[in-house]
Amino acid sequence: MSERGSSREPVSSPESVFAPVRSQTAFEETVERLGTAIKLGLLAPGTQLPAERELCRRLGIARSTLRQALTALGQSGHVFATRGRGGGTFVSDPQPPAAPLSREMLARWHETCDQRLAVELGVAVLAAERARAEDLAALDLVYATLEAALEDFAAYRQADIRLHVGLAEATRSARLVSAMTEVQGAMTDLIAYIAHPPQVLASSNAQHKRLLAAVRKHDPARAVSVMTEHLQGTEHVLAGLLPER
Amino acid sequence: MSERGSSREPVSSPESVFAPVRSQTAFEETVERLGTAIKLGLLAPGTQLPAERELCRRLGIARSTLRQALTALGQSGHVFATRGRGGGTFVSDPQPPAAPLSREMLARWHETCDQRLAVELGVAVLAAERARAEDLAALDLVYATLEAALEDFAAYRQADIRLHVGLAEATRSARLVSAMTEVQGAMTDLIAYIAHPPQVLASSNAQHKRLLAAVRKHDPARAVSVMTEHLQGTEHVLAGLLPER
DNA sequence: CTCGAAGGACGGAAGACCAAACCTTTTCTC
DNA sequence: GAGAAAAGGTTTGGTCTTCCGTCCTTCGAG
Repeated sequence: MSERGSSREPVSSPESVFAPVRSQTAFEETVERLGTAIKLGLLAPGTQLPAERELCRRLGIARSTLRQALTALGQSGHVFATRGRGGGTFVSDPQPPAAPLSREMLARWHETCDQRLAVELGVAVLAAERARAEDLAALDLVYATLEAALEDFAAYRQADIRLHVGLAEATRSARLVSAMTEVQGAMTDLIAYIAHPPQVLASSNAQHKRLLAAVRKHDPARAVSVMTEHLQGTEHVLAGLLPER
Repeated sequence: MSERGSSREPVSSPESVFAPVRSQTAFEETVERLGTAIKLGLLAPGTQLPAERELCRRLGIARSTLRQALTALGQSGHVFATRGRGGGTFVSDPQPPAAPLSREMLARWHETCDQRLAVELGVAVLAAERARAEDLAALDLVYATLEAALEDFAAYRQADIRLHVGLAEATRSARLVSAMTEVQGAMTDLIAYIAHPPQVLASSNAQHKRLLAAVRKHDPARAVSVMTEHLQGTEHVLAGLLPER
């Protein structure tokens, strides 16, 4: 332990190595996954989930564990179930109001934004490199939805999520898609209660337009710069309304 | 389920929502955390780990669980323990040779690179925005180590990791630091067996120099472009040597 | 030579998860 | 209208992981 390089003191204090390790249970993870997908509109109200016996197979968990998760989502009003043939589990319509922010979320909102920055920038670069015509066509449709929803924040936000997740899917990287949904879920929790006047949405959407143009031209550098600007918008709004650090 | 927006078919097919959910156990997670830290050199050979009774407290797990993990790391030769007063658990020196790549890792190497791209770009931007003088001083030291290690790939790679993790620490985002260590661990597994002649390392290090310059000038855009170029280097090397998709 | 700090070992309790049944409700089909 | 089929609802028992507490063993410092 003596003959190695010059800087003996490592840059990284190994504090983060010994940080608490807490593994979510399968139950928690399932509630999180399905709940986030519902909150983000990936599973629209009225959608029928796969039958329990098939869903637990797909999720790789036992049916009893899945039922715990579905029961929890049912009690919070996100899904409901009907029995008998032709029955099933469905996403509730309307959805229950969002739960208030935990103070833990509030304390860590800055880190959430940092994480989002990383995911969104990576997605912007790779989508600009890899997007195909069919991806762009789908994204154009979502953009049109956004244009039409400038007056309705809830609808706008939902289409906004679809656009960003759609960009992630254009990268064809499953990990980036799941990272994007995760981080969008966290952002939604932060954004939910913040008023967004139509002009703010309009300027946000102008950035979407430029972003799609950059992706269409396969110009990663431009996509990054537009995306950076786009993210700073929401970050400044949050910085004004949430407690500092 | 009928009155909503125009594009009925969601961009995101909810396939990823129903993908398998596999939660690691506390034991597995601990082996992974400590093992990665050791392989990355964050815990240098000869380093003494905290005492078991304190470490399990810090990790938030039971001592018996921690001992399972330490036993596993001991059997693989990464750590060893001595008993009695003044004893403890130490990182082995020398470290055992790296285990061969699992075919699962090989199959997913492309996604690993995508994930790295996102983390590194996010870190580059935020480090350029937030790095302070003390961060830059520490990074300069690591850069000097790199310069001196152009002939020794193992030493170079270790300092390389220190540089990238150091950049992540300059962002002061704990999540980005852990994301960086995780992704560097995965990259190390991929890179381990690939020969890197000194001239490759020299050109890689020239990019490090430009990267640090961009960070020092607080120029996020420049940091992104240099980092992109830097990452493409390794990616091209891997693309030439690993099976496609 | 004794004390204390470290790793090492054991055993029970609690909980998460799984697997495989079986029950109840509803609807479709013949 | 009878029955089959498909869905959610229920029960049971078992396995594995984790936790907690207790005790043992070693060995350096004083």
